[in-house]
Amino acid sequence: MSIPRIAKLAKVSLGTVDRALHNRGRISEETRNKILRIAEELGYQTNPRARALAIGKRQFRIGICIPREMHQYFDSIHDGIENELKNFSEFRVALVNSSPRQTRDSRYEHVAYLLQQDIQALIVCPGDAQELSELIASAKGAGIPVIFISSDAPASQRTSVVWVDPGLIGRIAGELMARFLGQRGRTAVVTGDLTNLSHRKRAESFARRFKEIANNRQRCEIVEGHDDYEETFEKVSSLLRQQPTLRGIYVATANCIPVCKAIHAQGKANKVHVIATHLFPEMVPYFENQTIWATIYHRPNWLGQYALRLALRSVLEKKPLRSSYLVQPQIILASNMHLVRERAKASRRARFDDTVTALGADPVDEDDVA
Amino acid sequence: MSIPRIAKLAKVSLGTVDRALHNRGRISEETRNKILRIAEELGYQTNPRARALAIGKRQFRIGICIPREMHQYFDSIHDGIENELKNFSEFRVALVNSSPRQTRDSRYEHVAYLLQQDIQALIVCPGDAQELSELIASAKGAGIPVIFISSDAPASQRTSVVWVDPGLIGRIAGELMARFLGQRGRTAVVTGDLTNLSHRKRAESFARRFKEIANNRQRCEIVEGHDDYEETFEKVSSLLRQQPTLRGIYVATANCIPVCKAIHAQGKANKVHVIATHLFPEMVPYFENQTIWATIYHRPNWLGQYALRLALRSVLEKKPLRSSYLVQPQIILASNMHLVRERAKASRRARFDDTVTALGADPVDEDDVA
DNA sequence: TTGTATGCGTTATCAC
DNA sequence: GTGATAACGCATACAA
Repeated sequence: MSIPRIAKLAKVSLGTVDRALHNRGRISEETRNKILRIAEELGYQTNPRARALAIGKRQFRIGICIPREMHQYFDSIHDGIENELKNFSEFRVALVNSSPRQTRDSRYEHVAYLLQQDIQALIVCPGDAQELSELIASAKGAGIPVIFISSDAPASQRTSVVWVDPGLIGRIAGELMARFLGQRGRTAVVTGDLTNLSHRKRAESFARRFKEIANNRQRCEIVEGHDDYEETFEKVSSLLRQQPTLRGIYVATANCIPVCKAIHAQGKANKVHVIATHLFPEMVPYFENQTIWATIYHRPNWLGQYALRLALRSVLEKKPLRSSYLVQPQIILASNMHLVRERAKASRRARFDDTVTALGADPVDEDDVA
Repeated sequence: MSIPRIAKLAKVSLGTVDRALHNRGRISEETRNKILRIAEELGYQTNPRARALAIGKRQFRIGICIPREMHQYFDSIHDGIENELKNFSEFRVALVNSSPRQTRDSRYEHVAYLLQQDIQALIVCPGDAQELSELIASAKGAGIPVIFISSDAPASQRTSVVWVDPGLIGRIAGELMARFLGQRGRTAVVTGDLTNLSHRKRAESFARRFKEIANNRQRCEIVEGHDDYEETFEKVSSLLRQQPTLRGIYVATANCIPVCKAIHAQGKANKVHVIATHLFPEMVPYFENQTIWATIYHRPNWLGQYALRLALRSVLEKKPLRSSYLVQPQIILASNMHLVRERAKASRRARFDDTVTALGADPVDEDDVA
C-alpha cells in the first residue's frame, strides 16, 4: 500500500502515480483512472511520516489572530499553541502574530495583514460574526485553511472551529447549581454581553436546565457585565441588595472576581455561592473560602493546542479537516483545582506580541495527562 | 542537528556516529566521546519520523494482560488500546493477549506465557501487588518495559504506571457529596474490597473530605460489596433500613446497579442519591430518574490508549518513560453523560480473546476531542 | 504525457 | 574500528 507498490501494479512510474494521486495534471484521464482505482482497491493511505520527512525543509507560516485582552484566557490559548509547536520541532514552522488589543476590536485589518504574509494556514478567535466573511472567503479561494478557536461564526466559510459547545456549558452549570442549592433559593447569571451568541446560549441553557431540575419557576435574572470590573461589581451589588433570597450566581464569563468581591462587600460571604468560568490565580482564595463552589473550565490550553495541530496536519499531511471539533469542558472543584495549569502559571504573553515566532527548539510531551 | 551534519562536523562517517549515539560498540572511546560531545552541543534529538520510516518493516509484539471480568471497564481499556493502534498503522505491530478470567485470578501464568512470546513490551492490569514481582524483574533484565494500567504495585519494578490517583477520586467524590447534601443527612461508601489499596484510599479520602466540608462528625459507614451483585444488594438494603437519615451513597467501584436497585426496593427513590464510578448503559436510567446524581469517570479508554502509546514510544522511538502517568478523572452529570463513550457502546471483547491481533488497518483520529 | 534521479534522517549491511 | 551504500515512502526537479 505504498506509492512504489501501486506503480508496479499499474506498470507505470512513481512520478505518474504521484500525479494521479495529487491531481497535478499532465496525465491522461485513462492512466489517472487506472491508478486511482488501484489505489482505492489497495486502500492506499499516504504515510504521514514519510511525507513529513520529504517536505521537512520547507518553511511553513501560520497566521495567528487572538486578542490580547483577558490575559488569563487568551494567554492559555497561546500557550497551547506553543506547546503543540514543540511537537513539530522537526519542521520549520513560523507563527505570524497580529492581534487586536481589545476583545471587541475589529480583526479585519489584522487578518487582512496576515493574509498578505504568505501564510499556509490561519488561526483566529473571531469576534463579530460578519466582519471577516469576505476575507475568509478569499482565504478559502487561495487554499488557506481558516481555523476558528473558542467561538464560531456559522455564516462564514471558515474551514473548522475548535470550541466548547456553549449550550453544554450552560446545562452543566445549571444542573450543578440545582444540585448545590436543592429547592432553596434562587439564582442569577452574570455574563458578558448578550449580543454575543455564545454568551446568550450559555445563559439561556443554564436557566432552562436549572428550572428543569430545581422545579423553580422564579425568573432567573441575567446581568450583563460587559467584562468590565466596575460595571459588574455595581450591578451585582445592587442585585444582591434587591434579591435577599438569591443563593447562587453563575458567572458565565472569566470576569468573576468583581462578583466575589461584591458578595463579600454585601456581607453575603457564606450565603451566596458562585459557579464560575475558567480558573486563574486570583480565583484561588475564593475557592478556598468557599465562595466559589465550582468552575467550568473550557480548557483554553487544549483549544489552542488542538487548533495548531489541525492547522499543521492540514498543511503538512494534507489531512482534510472536519468542520467542527468539540472540546469537552471540565468541572473543577477545590479538590481537583490543582490539576489546572492556569491556576498558578504567570502570564507569558510578552513573547507573543506582534512577533514572528520562529522556531525549532526542544520537543516536549504533549501531556494531556498530568 | 542531524546525523549527517554531526558526521561532517566530526569528520567521520554516518555509521560511526550511529555507533556512538546508540552504544553499539565497535568504536574507540576517543571518537565516541568526540561525537557525543558534538551531539550534545548541537542539542541533537533523533527525528522520530525518520526513525519510524527506517524501522517500519520490523515486527513488533506487545503483550497484553487485562482480566475479562467487569466488561464495562476492562473492555474500554481494550478499546483504547485498539484505538491507539490505529495511530501506528504504518508499523507492523501485533498485540499478544493472554488474560485471566476473573479480576482476582492470578496473572502469573499469563504474564509468564507472554514473556516467552518474544514481546518487546508488556501492558498489565495488576492484581495482587506481590505475585508478579519476580517476573517483572526478569522482564526488566531482558529490557522489556512493563506498563501497569489502572492500579499500581509500588514494590514491583514496573517501568511505568498509567492510572488515576485514587486519593484524588475520593476527594472529588467527597466534596461533591458534601455540596449536594449540604448539612443535612449522612453518607456511606460502597466499595469492592478494602484489602485493595486503591479501594481503601478512595473510601478514606471520600470520608475525610466529606467531613471536612460538611462539618459532619458522624461516622461514614463503609460497605464492602466485593463486586458481587447479591452481596452488595443485601448489604445496602440492610444499611438503608438501619440508617434512616442516610442521604447519599458513594459507590467507589463499577458495581452501582445493585445499590440503585436496593434504594428503589426500599422506597427511598427520591431520598437517597448516588455518586457512582464509571458509566455504562445500565446506569443511564438511574441517571435519568435522578437516583444517580453524578459519576466519577476514570476514562478507561484513555488509560488504555495512553498505555499503548507509551509502550510503542518506548519501543519505536526509544523514548524513556516516566515512572507514573496520572490521568485526570472527569465529573459526569446527566448533562454531559452523552459525551462518555461507554454510555452506549456495546462490548467488543470477543475480538480480543486469546488471539494475536495482527494489524495494520485504517488510521484514525486520536479524538480526545469528541 | 510519462519516467528517472535525488534527497529527507535514520537504520542496517556490507566491505575495508 | 571505520566508512560506504542501500533502503524506508514520499515529493520534486528535470529529462525524455
